[in-house]
Amino acid sequence: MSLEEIFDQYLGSRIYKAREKLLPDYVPEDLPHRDEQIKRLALTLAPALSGSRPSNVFIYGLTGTGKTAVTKYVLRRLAEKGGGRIEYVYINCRQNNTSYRVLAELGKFLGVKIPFTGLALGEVMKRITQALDRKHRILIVVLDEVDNLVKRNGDDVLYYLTRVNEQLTNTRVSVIGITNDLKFTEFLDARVKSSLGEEELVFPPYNAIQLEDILRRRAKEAFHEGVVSDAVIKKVAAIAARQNGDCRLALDILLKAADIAERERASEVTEAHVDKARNEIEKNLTVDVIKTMPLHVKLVLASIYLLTKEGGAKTITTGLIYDKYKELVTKVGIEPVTSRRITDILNELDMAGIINARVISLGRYGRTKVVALGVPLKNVEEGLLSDIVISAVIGG
DNA sequence: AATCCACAGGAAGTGCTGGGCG
DNA sequence: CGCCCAGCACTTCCTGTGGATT
Repeated sequence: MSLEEIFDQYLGSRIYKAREKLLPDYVPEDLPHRDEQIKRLALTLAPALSGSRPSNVFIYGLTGTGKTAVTKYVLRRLAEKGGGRIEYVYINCRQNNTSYRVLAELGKFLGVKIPFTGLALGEVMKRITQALDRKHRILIVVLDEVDNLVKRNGDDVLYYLTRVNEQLTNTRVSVIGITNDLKFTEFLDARVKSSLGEEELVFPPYNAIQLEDILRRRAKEAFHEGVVSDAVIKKVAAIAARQNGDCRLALDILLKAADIAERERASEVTEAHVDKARNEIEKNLTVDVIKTMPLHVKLVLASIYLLTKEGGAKTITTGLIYDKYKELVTKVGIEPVTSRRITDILNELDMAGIINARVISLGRYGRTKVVALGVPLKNVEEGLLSDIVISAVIGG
């Protein structure tokens, strides 16, 4: 296929009318089945319009339940109404996963020059405080996926943001914390918990019927007529409904399926395309995660991979993994890390969803972790083989 | 009922990187 | 220049523990 042909195919797409409407950062004109949440968030934030500081808000909900979309949607409208007196910053704490980086993002928004390393945290806070007070306004700081930040770095940034108002005369700061960890507040200092939890908002998962409705609306905007059948919509919705009603996933699958259909020059998206899309998404997710892991983590994963492949019915435990790992390390010709570190690495892999690990007691025979791969062996293999060092030791 | 294995996992610290500041 | 800062990957040293076996 020549470049010309590839581009022409997209120009005259038989599938898409507007592909961008399926992309994750697209916020639609209306958000169905989230009326209650929109209303409550709007009510909470509305005092900003009369110049008083709105309550801090805590938003809970699993991934893909519309937390981010609703928040952006409401804030955008609020800022428009506010005519420059109300502003908001959106900071994702997964991408900016340290206290320093979050503050640096905030600084960037305020136009303060903050180097990406080197300064003491207290110094950064001081500069931000000064910059905040330069203007007369209400600033709403949105911290998305804030649990990522707090679990790794503690709640010093939250503590700072909820108390900075005491030092300000012109600006008022409100915080909206978004999290998909429902037990998240356990990690918080009591003072932060009470001031941040002034208002709480829960986003329930979408059910299959709601997902279908959302998909239908979105499909109407994104696709030509007759390209996506109702059966396909139903299938995608059912898959996503099983995954905690994750709407982001639903849209992602639909997009991928349509891309595949386009690539195959099909005239419609079929259920087979959906299956392929689901596999591809799953695979890409794990392969990408594995590719970016540090060497020793990869080696530990490679050990688990080998044990799974050759080990038969035996259960895989920490001790077994450590032995295999040391074997691999010798082949590569580097020094092994301690078993203490292996414990942490196994937890990291568990958190990433690559493996399933749980502690069990074998009575007399000790207490250990039983580990199994949480994703298809094939996907792990593909991820590992992309590393030259690893592929050398597991290849033959 | 007591024992004791094979680890789990907390606390504190090290050495390195990549940057401040005065 | 010397000293300070945060973050990461890792070590050292350590205490804790579920439950099959004695």
